[in-house]
Amino acid sequence: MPELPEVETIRRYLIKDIRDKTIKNIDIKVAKQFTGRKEDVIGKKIIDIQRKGKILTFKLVNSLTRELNNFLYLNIHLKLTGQLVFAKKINHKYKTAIPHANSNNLPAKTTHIIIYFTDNSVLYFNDLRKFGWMKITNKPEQPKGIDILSSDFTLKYLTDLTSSTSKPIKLLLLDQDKLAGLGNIYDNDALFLAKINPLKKSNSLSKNEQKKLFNSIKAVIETGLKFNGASDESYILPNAQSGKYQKHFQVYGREKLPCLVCKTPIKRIKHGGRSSFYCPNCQKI
DNA sequence: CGATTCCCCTGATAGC
DNA sequence: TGCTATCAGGGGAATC
Repeated sequence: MPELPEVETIRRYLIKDIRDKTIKNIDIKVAKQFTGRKEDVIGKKIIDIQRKGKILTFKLVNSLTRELNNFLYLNIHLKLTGQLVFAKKINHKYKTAIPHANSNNLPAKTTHIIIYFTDNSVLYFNDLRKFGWMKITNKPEQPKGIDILSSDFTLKYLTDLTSSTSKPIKLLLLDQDKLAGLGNIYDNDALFLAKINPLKKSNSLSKNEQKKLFNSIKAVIETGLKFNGASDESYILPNAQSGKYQKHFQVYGREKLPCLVCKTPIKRIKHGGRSSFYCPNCQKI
């Protein structure tokens, strides 16, 4: 599932592929996943790709008149199974089979939106479960929370945040309007590294735990980036290659497997409608 | 305000 | 074999 490291990896690759390209046409096969009038962005040039939390934003400007004060934004959320895959031309053959496409070619059954550029290159938006979306806006669509890679994410910000509520720390960290970027994978792994139980009340963390949590959140995000994200189910890079962080999961997806530190079997519980993975020995309340 | 539940969707898996 | 029920999961909406 694309979280901050996955979306940022996509951004870093895609910027090299499509910066300064002009949109020739958009083929929308699943209407509910596209909000806005595609006519508004046809003929517009992509001058930058931004990201906050898990939302990617293409910054667009009219390529002919260069109205530099009049930008449009194409925002993208990949949710659980979204993919953005670039091709220099149609019928491009990728080196490996694309998850859920069952082929080395695109478009696939799961290709729901296709963006064509004027140089005949293509961007495919695939999404098995159809939860993802694209949306045209006049200003970037962004979560309210501080982005983890931002310099505004400080130890003080985290301590103020955790002190503000008694809800379980695991759920607080998933709230994109508080802290932007963590999903289930990196949330679970960060709490493991900090040796904090996911059910622990946020405002009961000690000073030391707050500091460990701050460092652990930054560490898991950096590690995720280093391995180009986790190709656990659907996620792939814009060149259709896999990320590698799934080989370095601490607790996520490791139910009943031995804890990497003490060998105690990892436990899986459900709360807030999500699975939490933790070591009952290393992460006591 | 917070907490809970439902919903969107589809492939995988379990049970009959 | 093949049908049906259940589940995962980000985030928005509705409800209490």
